[in-house]
Amino acid sequence: MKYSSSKENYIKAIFHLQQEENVVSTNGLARALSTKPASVTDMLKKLKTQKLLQYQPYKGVKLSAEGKKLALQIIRKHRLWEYFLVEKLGFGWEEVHEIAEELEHISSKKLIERLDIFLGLPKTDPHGDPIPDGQGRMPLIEQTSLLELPHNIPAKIVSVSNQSTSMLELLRHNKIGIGTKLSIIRRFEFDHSLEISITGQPFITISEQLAANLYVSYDATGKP
Amino acid sequence: MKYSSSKENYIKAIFHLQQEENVVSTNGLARALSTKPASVTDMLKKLKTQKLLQYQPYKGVKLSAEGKKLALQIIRKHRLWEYFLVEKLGFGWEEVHEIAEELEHISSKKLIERLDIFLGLPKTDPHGDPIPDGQGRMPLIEQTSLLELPHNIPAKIVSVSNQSTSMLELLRHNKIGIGTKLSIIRRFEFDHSLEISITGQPFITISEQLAANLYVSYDATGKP
DNA sequence: TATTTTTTTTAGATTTGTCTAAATAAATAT
DNA sequence: ATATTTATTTAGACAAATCTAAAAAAAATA
Ligand SMILES: [Mn+2]
Ligand SMILES: [Mn+2]
Ligand SMILES: [Mn+2]
Ligand SMILES: [Mn+2]
Repeated sequence: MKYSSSKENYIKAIFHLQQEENVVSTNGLARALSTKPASVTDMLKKLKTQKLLQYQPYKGVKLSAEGKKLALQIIRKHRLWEYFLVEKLGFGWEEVHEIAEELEHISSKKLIERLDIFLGLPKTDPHGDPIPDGQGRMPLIEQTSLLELPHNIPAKIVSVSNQSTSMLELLRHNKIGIGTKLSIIRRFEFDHSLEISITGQPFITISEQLAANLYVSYDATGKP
Repeated sequence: MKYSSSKENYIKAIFHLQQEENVVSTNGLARALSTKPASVTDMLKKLKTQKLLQYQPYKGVKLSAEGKKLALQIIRKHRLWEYFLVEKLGFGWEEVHEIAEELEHISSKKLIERLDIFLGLPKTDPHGDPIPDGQGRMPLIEQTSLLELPHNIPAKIVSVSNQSTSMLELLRHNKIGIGTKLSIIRRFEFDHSLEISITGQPFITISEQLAANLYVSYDATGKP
């Protein structure tokens, strides 16, 4: 079955919102898609007849098994294209989301399988997010919030949960990216900001808000 | 300015049809786009208000300077993606047109410039067609006699030197014309006849005399 | 030239995806 | 429990791109 870009965007947005709250609201979806609640209701009815989701008026929406499968295919395409753009074409990791938003709707199945091989079967995209395999299986990546990282323990950034342009701009300014190695020097009581040390650079201080969106992996016994 | 995929397909089709006959007919366009003449008339009116073409009812259509520029941008994208698919992802040259038909509508200008550089600024696509540069200039492709075409190199008939009735009759019988895409499978020593493969048709054998009158273009840029 | 055929346009519908404004249901507060 | 606020759906409209059937113009033929 082939679906319009618009429908695919809905399915993907529902999938992501479902990670937070088990059932997705009309307003939440409208916000995520920058559209109006009335439009969402219209579309949900169409997607329901196509059996991509379960929907009862006023009761919210949940993806069906088929809907989840479709969502994972789109996410796979999105993340593989992002990887291509950064690793092969030299884009910055903050520029690629918008372009991948279009590329993810290219329909050829064979294209994406060959792209995957060409890229060397990457496990994560440039933002550290896992790339589902051809069967829609997501590799598990253990990660903890930077807020929970103990002091003076070397750690490595593995993902960034907020991928807004403004956030990515701030990260770039602070020279923080996926794979950046750092440790926490101290925490300030007043505003909970963190002084951190990035390998080979002077100490900087980042806000609690920023730290909350950074996820790291580390070795509890001392090595990242 | 950004245009829908549908509009871009119209502009591209008009551009190609214009190569043959200076003014393009509603029916011809409908045939090329696998749509109905009534739909073409509707669209031509819209494209006219956008100043992409000159159109007077019953008088056919011609691209404006702006329309031509747009067409060349789309053709550039189409051919660069085809090159990518064949050279980087290992697709066969007969599989890529359909996929490029979608990829050509991805809007990022920066993407296509970086792709061009990544591919090594290729001059022709896998079918031997020239790739317009960023300013919409088409590189001149040297044309050679079919006799001089190396084996297994995709090429396109660009001219026919003998235009006698008998010659054209033979060409029609063999379904060969301007624009026909082919490659040489083998050359027979005995009479120097050529076995050739025409896209989408069974192999045929043609005489040396016929081949001597067919001129082709192909990508001569150093590839094996 | 008159007639017939072909080409093109117009009229009126349809589908998809969106919107605003109004109605209704659900949740919250008094 | 009633009133108010918030969330959601419905009603009706619109733009884009398409279609079929009918009308009109242009071209070809007799
Ligand atoms: Mn998208
Ligand atoms: Mn990403
Ligand atoms: Mn296309
Ligand atoms: Mn081509």
